[in-house]
Amino acid sequence: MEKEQTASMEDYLEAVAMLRRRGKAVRVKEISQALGVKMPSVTAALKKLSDDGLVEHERYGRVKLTPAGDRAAKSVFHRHQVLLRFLTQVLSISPQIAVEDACRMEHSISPITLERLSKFLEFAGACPRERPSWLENYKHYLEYGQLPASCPEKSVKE
Amino acid sequence: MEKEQTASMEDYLEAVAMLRRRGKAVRVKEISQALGVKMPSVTAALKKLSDDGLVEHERYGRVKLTPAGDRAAKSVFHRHQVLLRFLTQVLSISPQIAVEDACRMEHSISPITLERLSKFLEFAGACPRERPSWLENYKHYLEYGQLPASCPEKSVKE
DNA sequence: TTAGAATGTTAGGTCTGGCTAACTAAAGGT
DNA sequence: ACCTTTAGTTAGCCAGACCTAACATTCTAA
Repeated sequence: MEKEQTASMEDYLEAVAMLRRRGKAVRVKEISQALGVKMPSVTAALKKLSDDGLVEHERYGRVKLTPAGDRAAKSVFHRHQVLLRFLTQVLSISPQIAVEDACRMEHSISPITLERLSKFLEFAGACPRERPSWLENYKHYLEYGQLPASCPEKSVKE
Repeated sequence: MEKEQTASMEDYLEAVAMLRRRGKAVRVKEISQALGVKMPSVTAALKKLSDDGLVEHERYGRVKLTPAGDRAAKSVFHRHQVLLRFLTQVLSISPQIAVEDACRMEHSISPITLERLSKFLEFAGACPRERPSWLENYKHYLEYGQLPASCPEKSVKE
């Protein structure tokens, strides 16, 4: 079992993975800018992650994720993405706010809740799109504060 | 504007409010048991909250929330409840897990997201309950891994 | 090829939020 | 009334995660 990381360490792992994905050479400076912390904080974090076998980092050199580090980073990223999709696609929250919330909540969501949220998104995507679906009804409700006319008050037998 | 509290301080405030609501005299011991920390940690936290004007606590005495402390505690509690309802009622997560998640996420959810989640619950409660509603369809999907027969694949024109 | 700029590290400090050990106050039973 | 138990406090320690200041290395461009 991979060792549990703190929210902070998860942020560092995620940042390294992100920077890699963008092709940039992963340097201390970049990480520090990405996370809004000073370089010495990054150095300290990398030492810790290195001790835990999650990154490779030689003095003054580039930063690389180990396979374990990569798995850990992917896990954080996945949580981030699921939350982000839920916040934007279902709750209709603006991308800026959604990203901020995802960044904070990605560290406290449990695997079970994550899985359910994911299933919920699948369901929302799979269930009827045609005509005002329940999701569209929700958006109407958000905007006008009341249920849309198309939202059946009484059942429509079958 | 009330001063922003840390997750930890919010937990103390919430615990005090909870104990009060249950009629129990709010003592250091109780708080410590409720939060799973040792008594000296509680004493320290109460000193800080007292400095911030959120609780009243005289040496060896009972603990009381000030009006500001009460507002802060209510805010945390409200976040907790909205999350809890969403997790249990919409995502169908078991109460135990849902409580744990709510306890962690209540500290990182933004006011906007909270508000949307709340609206979502209102909507889910208001929109058609008769016949398999979209929420019931979701539960079916959770259980059987596929959309229920009653989930229209094609639109039903009006 | 070498000096200066840019980048990175080390040392040491702060703040938060836990802990244990040792002390003090309050409560309660006989 | 007093002596023990229980509750609460104080003091002091530790770890995480940040910071600044000072020092070291690497890169780059004249």
